[in-house]
This record gives sequence, C-alpha cells and structure tokens, in this order.
Amino acid sequence: MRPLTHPHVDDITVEGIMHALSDPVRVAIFADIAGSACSQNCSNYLTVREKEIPKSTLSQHFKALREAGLIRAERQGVEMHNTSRCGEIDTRFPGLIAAIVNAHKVQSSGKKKPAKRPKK
Amino acid sequence: MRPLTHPHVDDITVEGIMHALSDPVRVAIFADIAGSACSQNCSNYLTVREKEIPKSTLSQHFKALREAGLIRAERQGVEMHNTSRCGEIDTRFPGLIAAIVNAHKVQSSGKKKPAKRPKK
DNA sequence: TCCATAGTTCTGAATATATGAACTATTGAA
DNA sequence: TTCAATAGTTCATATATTCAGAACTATGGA
Repeated sequence: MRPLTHPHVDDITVEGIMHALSDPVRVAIFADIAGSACSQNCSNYLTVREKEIPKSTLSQHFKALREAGLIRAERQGVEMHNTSRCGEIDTRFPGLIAAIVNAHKVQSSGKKKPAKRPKK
Repeated sequence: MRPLTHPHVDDITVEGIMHALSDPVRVAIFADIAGSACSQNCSNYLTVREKEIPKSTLSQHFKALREAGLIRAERQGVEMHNTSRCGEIDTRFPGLIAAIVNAHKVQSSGKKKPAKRPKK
C-alpha cells in the first residue's frame, strides 16, 4: 500500500477541482468534510456509507478528492482522518470553494418540489 | 437534425456545471463566451479552432456546455451564435460562475513561472 | 440547381469509472 | 506472539464516456 499522495497547492488546477466536484457523491463527501463556511472539519465515511455505496467505490472517490487537492488524508490508527484544504486553495483561487459549496447548499435545499405552486 | 435543447434555469445543476467546466477546452470556450466580468458576449469557434481540435469534438463540447445550461445557442444564418447564460445562472447560484471564471483567469495568468521572485 | 460553409450525427476505438474479490495495515485481545 | 476484527486499498474486469474521422444536414448565395 503506497503512501497517500497529496499535490502541492501550486499544482492544484481549476479543471481538477471541477472534475472532482462534478460527481454528486464526491460533492456530498466534500461538502460534508468542508462543512459550513468551509472550516477545517474532519469526517469519516459514515454519512455517505448509509447510501449503500461500495467501499471500493468510496475509496476511489476519496482518492479523486485527494488527488485534486481538495482534501488531506492522514491515517489515525485504523481509520482515515480527512480534512479539507479550503484554506490553501483559497489563497490560490479566492472564493472558488466557497461559491461551489454554497451553490451545492442552494441546490440541495431547493430539492423538495414546491407542492403545486403555493398560489401566491 | 433535431432542434438544440436548452435546460430550464431551474433544471441546471451544480454537478452539471462542474462537469462541463472540468475540461480545459470547454473552460476555454466558456471563458471566451462569457468574457470578462461574465457579460453577455457572443463568440464563434475561431479562437479554439486554431488549437487544431476536430470539429466533431468541438461540436460535442458545445453540446456539453449547452446541456449543462451554461450557454445558449441560436442559429444565425449559416453559423451558430452562442451567448452565456451567466445572468440566469447567477440568480440560482450567486457568484458561482464568476468564481470559476476568475479562478480560470488566475490559473492561466500564473502559468508563466515568476522569474525567481521579483524581489519585493 | 449546385456549391460552399458551418455545424451535427454516426460509429468504432481509446479512455475512464464502478464494483466485487482479494489484499494490506492497524489495533486489541487471547 | 498469533489471531481476529476493522478500515481501507488495490486488482481485474464489466460498463460507460469521450474522441475523432466519415457521412450527413441546414442555410445562403451564384
């Protein structure tokens, strides 16, 4: 098992970030890790595992987020500890992550379809 | 040739936008169409065609941008007229497009490696 | 009507993604 | 130590997406 790779902040690309966040599952994972206001929260697989995603697939998703430079993973005992790299990314691409996470929130909060137009 | 499809603004998704803009060519096309400050500029294939991308591939890229809701295409005589849908998208996801286009600018302007730090 | 231009659609090859099965690393007991 | 449990990675391969050449379509002249 080779050690986890994390790109240097200067090697993080917009395309890489976009690609990593173009998958609903990864956006959900990342939004969860990044938390509100993009603070450095930690997370584990629990929230997403409930959605019946195979662990090999999840592992790949985490790898994608890691290699895009969006999260940092460190082994803590038997499990993984993931933190967002929002701070670093923000120095290079100011406001980008915040805008994406916010847009994701807007979208998921608007999901419940408005029961037949609430008639003014 | 079926008529071009454009999603309703309410059907535009963050994932769709992310995916469409996860490709360097499409980001370039879109940045070109959206122009500075995300104004409603038009564009044609010229700028990108120079980069020797086959027209079938370009057509697919434009289709991807269209179906993600990022641009609107209208036939004008023999050629296509593309405009950005920034305004519409901004009502749903405020600041998102601006942040992405800006990040793209930051990245492309930072490509020329800074000649050994300009010393203060 | 015929041609040129600008783009779309079709099709097969190349590439990427998803997932079950097998493997690795760490911890904690026996 | 050795063994088992937990958490995750890697491998192999089935499936899906993307790329690009060839053929096709729509429009506007000559």
